[in-house]
Amino acid sequence: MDLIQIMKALGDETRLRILSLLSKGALCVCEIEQILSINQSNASRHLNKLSIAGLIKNEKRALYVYYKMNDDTLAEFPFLKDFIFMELNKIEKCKADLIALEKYKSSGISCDDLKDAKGCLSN
Amino acid sequence: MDLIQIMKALGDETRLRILSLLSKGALCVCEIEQILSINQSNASRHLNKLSIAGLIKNEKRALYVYYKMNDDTLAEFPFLKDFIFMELNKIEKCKADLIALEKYKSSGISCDDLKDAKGCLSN
DNA sequence: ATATTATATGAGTAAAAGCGAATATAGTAA
DNA sequence: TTACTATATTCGCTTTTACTCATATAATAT
Repeated sequence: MDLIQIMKALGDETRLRILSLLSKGALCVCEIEQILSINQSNASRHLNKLSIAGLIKNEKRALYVYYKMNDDTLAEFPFLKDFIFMELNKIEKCKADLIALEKYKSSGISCDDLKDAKGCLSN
Repeated sequence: MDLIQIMKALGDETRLRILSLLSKGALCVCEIEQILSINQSNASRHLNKLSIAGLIKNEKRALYVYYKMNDDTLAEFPFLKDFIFMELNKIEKCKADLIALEKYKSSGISCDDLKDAKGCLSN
């Protein structure tokens, strides 16, 4: 993996917010959209950049694509583990996102009914 | 220090090359220019971005401004130490730069005569 | 088969970042 | 003082990046 590309991928606030969420476990695109309040196309593009850099992987299940951290890359560059798991969640914006993530998880809402529950997570 | 700004500052190849040099010790602007073969205005701008992010500090001595790592920030974010001192110098471009740095150091040339020795370091 | 849905991608636009040349600034040296 | 030098900054330009809207794709469901 190209470290320069990795660092470029990490040089964007939205992508850092996505990684912060994924540090807590796999999520599908529609979940990331809702939790971060970004639009679908945007989410998809940022996820693609993170994938190209090798930071995340994805797996398609039915209609949904689940993204998660790429452990191989984390193993190759130990500082990334430290950064993503120890530092990222100290950033204020990421803290707020993680609260929204918890709210989503504890709500029992699944991907399938997310479209009907729009807005319930923002704030 | 704002971690998002730090990561943005790290998302640029030229700035990574500069940090790679500074990981070996303080250098003044004219030395960085010569070793990396970038122009003066460019060097100054990138150094400014790294400074604003808190990654480096500078000290003026006579006409020269010497830049060096900011140890406070490295202490605040330990992953940065690992990244800068362990990973950066594995990047091919940085390896080449570090060879040019060694060549410069062992040449005995100082800042004062750099302008007369232009080009001697490139390649 | 058709309809629906989640995701990816294309096209156009806007914003940001990087660069080179020229100029400004601040310090040194004579 | 004046001349010189290293660095910072401004300007105009180019390239890159991020964003939105619309469309395409692929899978599911009926």
